[in-house]
Amino acid sequence: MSCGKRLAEQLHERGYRVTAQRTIILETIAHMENHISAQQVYEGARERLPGLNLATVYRTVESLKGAGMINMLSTGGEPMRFSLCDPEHPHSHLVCRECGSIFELEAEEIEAFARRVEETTSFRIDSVHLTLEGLCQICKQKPAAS
Amino acid sequence: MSCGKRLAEQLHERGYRVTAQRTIILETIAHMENHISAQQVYEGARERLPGLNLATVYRTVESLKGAGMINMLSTGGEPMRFSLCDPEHPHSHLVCRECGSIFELEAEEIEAFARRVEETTSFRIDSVHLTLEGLCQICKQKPAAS
DNA sequence: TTCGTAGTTGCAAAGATTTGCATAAACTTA
DNA sequence: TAAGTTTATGCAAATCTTTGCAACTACGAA
Ligand SMILES: [Mn+2]
Ligand SMILES: [Mn+2]
Ligand SMILES: [Zn+2]
Ligand SMILES: [Zn+2]
Repeated sequence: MSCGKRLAEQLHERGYRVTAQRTIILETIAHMENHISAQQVYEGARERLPGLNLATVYRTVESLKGAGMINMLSTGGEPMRFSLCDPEHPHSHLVCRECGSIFELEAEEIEAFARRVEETTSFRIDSVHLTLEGLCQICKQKPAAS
Repeated sequence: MSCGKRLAEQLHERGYRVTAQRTIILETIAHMENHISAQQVYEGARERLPGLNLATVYRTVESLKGAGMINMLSTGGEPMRFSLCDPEHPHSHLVCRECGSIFELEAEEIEAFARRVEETTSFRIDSVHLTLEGLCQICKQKPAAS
């Protein structure tokens, strides 16, 4: 079965209607290597669906997030970006507040933490795709700017 | 020494210029019990500084964040909100994706995690004011919506 | 297959946040 | 205290994101 078809099926299984917009937006995000912005999703998807509207992209990524099929990444300042949620490679991100560089953090690093939070709070944590801010190895050696 | 004066002094110590806008915006945030939006900061601060511009509020909260004097809280959908960073009460937040309710998570819960991340990555994590999404105790019992 | 209904979309307008630029104010130095 | 230098502010415009509403479409029931 094709990649797009399998994704559409998952969408259906989770109770979401399968529309051309959702299918194509999902495939557009899936075929990108990195996290991409709404504008980039829009440009990519519009090639296959010319009438597509940017508002639909925003509403769709919201739905896809709800379906647990994509991750969102918001790095300070820059617009929100999206990526396919790959259960094979759960991870979070470290973003350097100085130079903007991004590092991945494997899921094991945060799993124990998430489980403990669930125990002590009876809150169910979403399969976490955290973004932690801070300073990378290089930037933390320089003096602070104002 | 007055609360506002002490805050202004801190700002100066950290290498930021002390302007009327920064001082009043900082006090406005400090005097609020909860996290408030840029619009609310603007309305509050403008009472004491009528010429204040909303763009200045945005630029100022960015600076105050850089100075480590305020926290930012972004709960899915709603606009960003701000609060005074109180070293006496470090915490993070759990936001329910269904009902929007917010719970606090004491700092001890995440300290060990942050330290471990710092060790394994040589990345310096900002004094963390994390926001974790998930389902609260009540909402996690109901079936999922689409 | 057809129909009815609830959920989606496009469009336009509103709301939220950022940015360029000229002016004004803060801090440094003399 | 009086420049001179650097940074912050106001304003307007740009960019990013959300929303109301009427038309459209997916999909379960008949
Ligand atoms: Mn990611
Ligand atoms: Mn808080
Ligand atoms: Zn860096
Ligand atoms: Zn809830």
